[in-house]
Amino acid sequence: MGRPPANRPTDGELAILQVLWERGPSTVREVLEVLEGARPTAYTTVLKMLQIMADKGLVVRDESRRTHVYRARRARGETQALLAGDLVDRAFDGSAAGLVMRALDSRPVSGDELAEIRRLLDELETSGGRGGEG
Amino acid sequence: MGRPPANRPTDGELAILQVLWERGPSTVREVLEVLEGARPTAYTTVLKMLQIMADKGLVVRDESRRTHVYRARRARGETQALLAGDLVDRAFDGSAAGLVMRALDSRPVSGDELAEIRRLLDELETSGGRGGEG
DNA sequence: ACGGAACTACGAAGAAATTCGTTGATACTA
DNA sequence: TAGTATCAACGAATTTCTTCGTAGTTCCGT
Repeated sequence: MGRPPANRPTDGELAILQVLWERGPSTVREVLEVLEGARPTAYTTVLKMLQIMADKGLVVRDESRRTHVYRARRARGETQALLAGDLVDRAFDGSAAGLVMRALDSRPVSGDELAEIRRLLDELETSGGRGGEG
Repeated sequence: MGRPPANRPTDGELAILQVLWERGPSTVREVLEVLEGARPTAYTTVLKMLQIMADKGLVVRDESRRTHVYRARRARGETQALLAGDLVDRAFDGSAAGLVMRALDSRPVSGDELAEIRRLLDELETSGGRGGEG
């Protein structure tokens, strides 16, 4: 009767994944040290979260040495695409363009980045335009 | 010791907000009828959620008549911008362009929509380019 | 070998989210 | 007016998420 588990990482899990993507495979202590920069945290809190994340399959644990090493199972880009698509479904009625426009509206974007987005748009249009442009 | 409350609507809350944005101010039963289309739900579940959402300020309740009427307090676009910005911060290191590119990558976008995005990019570049394009 | 440091495992505790039954009040209908 | 339907309020039950203390094990230095 409780909450249905969302199939996307929670805020806390995402914060840990960010560390793993940034640093590469890391120990509990290494993750802890990064997280401490933002907020005081107990060692066992990070440990517990990583254990749960391993159960969920969000991270892979290497137990070959006493001090276990965790790594993100999915690449950063893959998870980002999952989160973006999830948000598109939940809040934008399935319209990726809607999310794009809100994102551009809600944060400043540098000229370089705008140019990069244009390049991606060009690619999408030349490489077979997957949408119904008729 | 539990979870720090995220300041964004939960999945369930967002589903209800979608109904309110779509239909305009609605009663519990009207929201229920829409939600039933997706999944069997008890009347009191929707009632309880709307009460909690009213406490949180996500919706406003009109009690002038016996059958209360709820409306979303924030416009759809405002909430969408909040969610997009939130995701940018949590998963894209603050880069809105990063989210934009993943969104474009993760869902098909029609040619019309691509054109619309281009127009928005044009606007952003002409109207002062808020980013550091130096 | 002994003592401390570091590590994992386990479980508890509390907050938030979700679901729904029950209750009591109000409105409608025959 | 009596009975039924509809509604809001309340609280209970359950799950997930988060946090951390305690216990037990392993490693290292002396």
